[in-house]
Amino acid sequence: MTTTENSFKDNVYTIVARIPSGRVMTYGQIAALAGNPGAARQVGGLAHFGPTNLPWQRVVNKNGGLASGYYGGRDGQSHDLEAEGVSVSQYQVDVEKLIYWPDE
DNA sequence: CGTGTGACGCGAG
DNA sequence: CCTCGCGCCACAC
Repeated sequence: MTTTENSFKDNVYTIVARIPSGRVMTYGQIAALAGNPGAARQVGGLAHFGPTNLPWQRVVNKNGGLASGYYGGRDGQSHDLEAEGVSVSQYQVDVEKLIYWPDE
């Protein structure tokens, strides 16, 4: 479908853009959904050079912690998340509750 | 194909 | 809090 199977990065951008508000995903999950479990590193790398119009603020690390190079820093990211209804504590979110899976 | 890069993940100190 | 090292993978040059 439209699948327009693009490169791994294109999949990542698509997945990130599909993350619903009030939810978060880990780099590892995005990488796995993109078709490469373990390429979490690349996910971050693409993010920095990718479109800033995507909800990267919903992208967190496995620990539920915010990323580092986000626009405005972790402060802006945490603020953005809270603005969506996500409770952020010490730059961390309730990964167990806010984590999002496309098949859930 | 080699090398560098990176918003990861984990461990160790 | 920090650095350091290893592994992992995709991408740009």
